[in-house]
Order: sequence, then C-alpha cells, then structure tokens
Amino acid sequence: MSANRAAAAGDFPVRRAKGAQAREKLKLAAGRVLERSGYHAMRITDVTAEAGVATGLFYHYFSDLKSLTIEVLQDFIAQAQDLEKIEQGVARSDWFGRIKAHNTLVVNSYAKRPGLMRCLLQMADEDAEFAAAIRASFVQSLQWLVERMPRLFPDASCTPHQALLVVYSLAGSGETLLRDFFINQDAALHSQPVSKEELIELLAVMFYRGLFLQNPPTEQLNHTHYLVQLQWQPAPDETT
Amino acid sequence: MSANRAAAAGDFPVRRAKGAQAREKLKLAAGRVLERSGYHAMRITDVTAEAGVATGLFYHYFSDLKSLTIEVLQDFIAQAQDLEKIEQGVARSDWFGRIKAHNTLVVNSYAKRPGLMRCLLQMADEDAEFAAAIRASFVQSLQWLVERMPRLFPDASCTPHQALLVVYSLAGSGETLLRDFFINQDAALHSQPVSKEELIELLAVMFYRGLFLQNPPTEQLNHTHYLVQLQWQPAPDETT
DNA sequence: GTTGAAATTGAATCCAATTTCAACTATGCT
DNA sequence: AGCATAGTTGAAATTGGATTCAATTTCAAC
Repeated sequence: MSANRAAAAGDFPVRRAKGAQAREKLKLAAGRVLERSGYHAMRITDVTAEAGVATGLFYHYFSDLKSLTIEVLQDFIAQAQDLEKIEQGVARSDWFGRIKAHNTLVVNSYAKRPGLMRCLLQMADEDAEFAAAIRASFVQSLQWLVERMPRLFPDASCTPHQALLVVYSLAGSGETLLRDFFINQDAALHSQPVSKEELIELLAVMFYRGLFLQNPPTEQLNHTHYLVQLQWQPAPDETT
Repeated sequence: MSANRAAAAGDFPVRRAKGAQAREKLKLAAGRVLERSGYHAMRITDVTAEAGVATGLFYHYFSDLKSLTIEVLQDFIAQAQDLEKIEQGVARSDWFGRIKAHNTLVVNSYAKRPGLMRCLLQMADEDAEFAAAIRASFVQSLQWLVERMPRLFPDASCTPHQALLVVYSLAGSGETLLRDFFINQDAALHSQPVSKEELIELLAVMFYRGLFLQNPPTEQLNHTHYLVQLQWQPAPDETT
C-alpha cells in the first residue's frame, strides 16, 4: 500500500520519496472528497484543492478520477478487511458469535464511512470489473459458511450453488437496511434511536434464524430479546 | 399518465395532440435508452435520436435529463404496482402465498427490466427526494405486514419501529440478491441455472423462516424442498 | 386558402470540466 | 557548486455535451 516505487496502477513512475508522498496526499484528499461528495460529484479540482496542490499535478500520478477512486476504495476495503481478524476471538462453534463478528465489521464500515460505502455502490454501478471484484469478495466472505453447510446440515440435499443462494440472500438483508440507515439516513428507520450494537445484533439474529430456523441462545442477546418472541403461535390461520 | 394537457412536471405546455404524442414518444425512447445504457451514460442526443426527432425538441418538453428520467421511472413504478393487484387471488390467511405474491411482483420487474431497476438505484443515489419517495413506497409496501405483527405475535413486546427494522431486513434480502442476479448477472449466482419461480420461492421461504421461525407448508413448495432441511440438527456444537 | 399559434429543426453558441504543456522549483548526486 | 532529474505550477487549449434560437413546417380554425 505505502511507498512502493512504481505506481500501484499503470505507469506513473514515482521515483522519489516526495513523489510518493504527493501521490498519497492526493489519495487521502480524494478519500475525503469522496466521503463528503460521492463519486459522481467529485471533480479533479476538488481533489487537488483538497490536497493543496496544482491541478496539473493530478495527471502526474493518475490517469483519471475513476482509477484514483478505485485505488482509494480498494485501500478502504483492504483496511476494513484487515480488521477482519476480529473474528479471531470467537469460538469456532459459536455460530452466532461468528455471524455477529462478521456483521460488526460491516456495520462499522457503514457507520464510520457512509460516504465511502456509498461510493462502493456508485463505482460498482459504473465499472463492471470493479463490481465483479466486489461481489467476488462478498461471495468469498460467505464461503466459509457455504463450505460448512453440508456438515452443518447433513440431512439436507443442498448443492453448493443452492447454499450460495441461501447465504447470499441472508447476507444481503443487511446491505439494504444498512444502506438506507447509514447512507440515506432514512427517516422511518431513524424515527427511534437505534444503537450500532442493536443493529448488529438484529441482523445477526435474523441471519441466524433464517439459517438455523432457531433463535440464537438467549443469553447471547443484549438488545433484541423482543426478537425471540417472534414465532408462529398457534395454527397457521388468521383472518385479517 | 397519458394525454393530459399541461405537462406532467413543470410548465411545458402541450397544446395539441401532436405535442402530447411527441412528448410521449420522447419518454418511451428515454425508457429504452435507460434500459440499455443506464442513467449516467444517457445523453440528450441519445434520446432524441432514439425517438427520431431533432435535438432541440427535447427542450420543448423537458428541462433536463433528470426530470425526464424521473418521470419515466415513476411511470415504470406505477405500472409495476398496478399489477400489484396480483395479491388479490390469495387467501388473507395464506401468509406464504401473500409473501410469494409480493416477491413475484418484484422479481418480475427485475427479470423484465433489469436496466430500469438499475436506473432506480442510480436515480435514488443521485436525488435525495426521489430516494426518499422510493423508500417511502418500499416502507409502504411493508406496512401491511408491520401492522399485523402485533396480532400475529401477541406475546411479542415489539414496537412498531422494531417491527419495521425486522421486516425491512427481511425484505431487503431480496434486493441485493436480485440486483446481483439480474442487473449484474453475477457469474457465481448464474453458475447453475435458476428459474424465476425458484428464485421467488427461495426468497419467500427465507422471508417466511426469518419471520415465523418455521418453514412454510411443504405442500406449497415446488422448487425448494431442499430448504426445509436446513435446520439445526443436534446440539449447537461443531468444531471445524 | 389564409392566418397564426404550435411544433420542429439543426447549426451556432456556450460552458464546465478535463487535459496539456512550457516554465519553474526542489532535490539528490558527484 | 553545478548538473540532471523529479516534482510542481497554472494558465491556455481542448473537449464533450448542453443549451439556445432564428428559420421552417405543420396544423386547426375561420
């Protein structure tokens, strides 16, 4: 990530420390602009002004805004997944804990950098290759679960592909809610205060329920006891 | 929607039938361009060329691409929800059927007009007001369920807001999967053929499971019997 | 068929942003 | 200190597309 001679993408040689510094300065500036304005509204002069350098310098280090943005976002993702070591403190057998650890990571990203999370969506929409990479890493992050499903559910005749669909839908549920909660600050969702922890737990519980058809151990719940009461009561009949 | 004197949005008077026709022609053309190119890539000349009229005519009927696009998308949504009468053929007590009816609608939209569904996302990202409207209609479409939850789960001490979060997360699961399946044509998701019906059923089952903590009646399943076997087997312990 | 408003044309103009580049400054090396 | 190379500047040129508008055609009314 840091000062490696020869630019990250393409042929924009950086031969001195000062150059590498300037390049990094531009990336950081771009990160701030992206966070506050989003990709489509960002202009080259926004970045250079934010970095405090002349417009022309931009072209010394980057070919266009798109490639700069992709670099910034890749760094962002990498850093977010660096912390993915967070799961390493949870027992392997503690599925709810593992799911929650996973969610913690995602929710924290949304909470801390909603603007960049938005840019991820913008860029995924803009660039098919980037989108594919993002999805691949999403699928990758679900793979641990997909792989274990045959052992988890030995009676189930579920192909890997079917397992992927299931896990994809479960994991996806978070994305929409988090987008509308953090990025779009939806009024209905914010009509009552919701803590980050509650959100994490809620998503984890819903994931767990969908997957295991059970509630997670009650003693592991801190904010969402009300969820375990959602359960089909008598006979499946009702007349509104 | 059709030939009403006085343009839909703003002050672009249409005084003759021919004018209304031309305006509609532009909207239809825009719909086709949006479907194939998306909002950000669309140019005014794309629309006029597609409609077979001169560039200048655009400004007779619309102020800019954004307002035209919003009109087109609103028509699209309205039409999709017109068909929302589809639920009227399902018993009120048949929750699984109702969920499925709901999903059918959404999945059909994605399947038939992936490009326009993409534009919905693009425009929601672009314009806060439009985004709020979309979300409001999303929330609206979940309201029937939110409202019935107290009666469905009389033992649950679940506030309306909490109910919304739950239903939002359940409904959201579809969105991500459908986006990556239909809009982005994700390779992993398409590594095996999946029929529209299977997708609908899968999403409905997952929704049902998350909500009721039960599988839907097996006899109502046609494609996804494998799902009901996903259930926590012995003790919640595993050591991978 | 004449008239005037509405519809339509497309080339000319405008504009915001990107891109280039010749001049200038800073830095490392001997 | 002097030279060569890297880094930096900002104003000028270019670009891609939106926007305007005077001229032309169509149409309904009389």
